[in-house]
Amino acid sequence: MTPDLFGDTPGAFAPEPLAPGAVVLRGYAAGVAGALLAAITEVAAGAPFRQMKTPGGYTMSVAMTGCGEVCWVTDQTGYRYQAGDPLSGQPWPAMPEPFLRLAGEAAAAAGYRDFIPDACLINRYCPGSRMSLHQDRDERDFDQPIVSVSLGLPATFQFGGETRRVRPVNVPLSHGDVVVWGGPARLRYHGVLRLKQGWHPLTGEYRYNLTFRRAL
DNA sequence: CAGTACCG
DNA sequence: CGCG
Repeated sequence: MTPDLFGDTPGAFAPEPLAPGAVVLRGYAAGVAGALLAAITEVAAGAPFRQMKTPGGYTMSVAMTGCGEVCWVTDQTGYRYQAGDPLSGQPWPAMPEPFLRLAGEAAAAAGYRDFIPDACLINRYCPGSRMSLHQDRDERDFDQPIVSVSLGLPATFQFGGETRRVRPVNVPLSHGDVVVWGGPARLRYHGVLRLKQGWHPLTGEYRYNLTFRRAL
């Protein structure tokens, strides 16, 4: 069944179990992808995509920007949530309304009520970009879930365990898919395999990922 | 180790 | 040489 995103009635939607506390909502955001992509363009006009450096000194293959009260950043100093864009010193663009609504509804569909993200990290993948296995652990409250939205080119998401020793499960993700993890799955390692070349009618050669978090 | 390099 |  189709989710009634931004409508008046909460539509039924079948979450696909991934692990205890984690679900995939296939195609959940497809109907609002146009609005989400327009909002990404608007955010990027104020806070351009940039490739950040890890504490190890390497440049990430994924280009990032973000919006909300704070956004995740990395540099040679380390990882952190920051209220201002390091490039401009200005506050991050405000969280677009379609972002807030999608994140809240997807979290609810996954069983996490009253999710109000204060940070959205926007990742742009080009062919060859990847995100190695990591934990989201720079947030203050691990009771709040993570909501991850895929737009554009398909990719393979890896979902591992709480340690690196657990062999990750490969999850193919397409345009509009949403992954939500929290509770017992909140600190599980995850990543994205190297993006294959391709073309999507709405995003061209790119894949975008929106990651919603409650950071503060 | 939110990294690359290397190897099977 | 590409993939994992």
